[in-house]
Amino acid sequence: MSSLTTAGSSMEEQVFHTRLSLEIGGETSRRSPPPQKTTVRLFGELISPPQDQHHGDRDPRAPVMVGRKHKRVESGGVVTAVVNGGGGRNSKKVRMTLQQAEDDDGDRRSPSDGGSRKKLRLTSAQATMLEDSFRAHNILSHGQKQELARRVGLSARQVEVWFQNRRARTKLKQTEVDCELLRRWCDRLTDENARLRRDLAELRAAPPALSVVCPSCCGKKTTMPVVAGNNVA
DNA sequence: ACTGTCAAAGTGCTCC
DNA sequence: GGAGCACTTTGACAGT
Repeated sequence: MSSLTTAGSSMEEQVFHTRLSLEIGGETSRRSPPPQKTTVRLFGELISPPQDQHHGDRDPRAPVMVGRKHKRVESGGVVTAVVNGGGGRNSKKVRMTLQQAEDDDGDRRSPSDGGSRKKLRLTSAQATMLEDSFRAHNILSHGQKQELARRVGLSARQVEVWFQNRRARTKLKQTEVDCELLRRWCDRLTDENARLRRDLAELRAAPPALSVVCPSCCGKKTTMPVVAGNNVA
């Protein structure tokens, strides 16, 4: 951030302005004023640590939540599901193949259709593959989506949703960075403004003008102000 | 047990 | 009509 200056336009500044204009004049302008999510703290402290590696630490065998079923991937592509809670009174264990589990995941389904919403938890391997793919291109063509879905072992819809959410996270993070940059920029301008006001006050408080000969005015006599302590010559 | 955070998924909108 | 986005809901999970 030290590269920010009040006079010039540093690289950082340019990037900032570019990104800000993208945010304001680009995508977001398609909608009415972007209501900030509570996680964006303008002029507040910066926020959440990077979320990118969140999935990376996840145990590949961690439960996969689908509706009210916890599914744990076992060896040989078999899934153990605990229906209706994590081993509670009404829970019952069900074994199914990974394919069955995926079929169970299905595509869009609304909570209104009886069953509760499903919650998939990606394995670290899946997350890594998606992350790698996102780094290559953050928007997928239909073919790329299908291919990636096949490789990762998810439905195309799930890959699509993951990319959508990932783009949203990237954008949110960038907004946070931009806000922080803007805050610092504002602080600097405030400081600069205070300094200029002090200078002005000093000039106004200076003693009456001193009569001197100004060389740039053909040697004519002129008046120049005397600034406290040092002459402006 | 409670709370906050994160991320998957649902919904509705706009744009092309 | 499909794709992407903003916004929202919801479940998992970690920290207290």
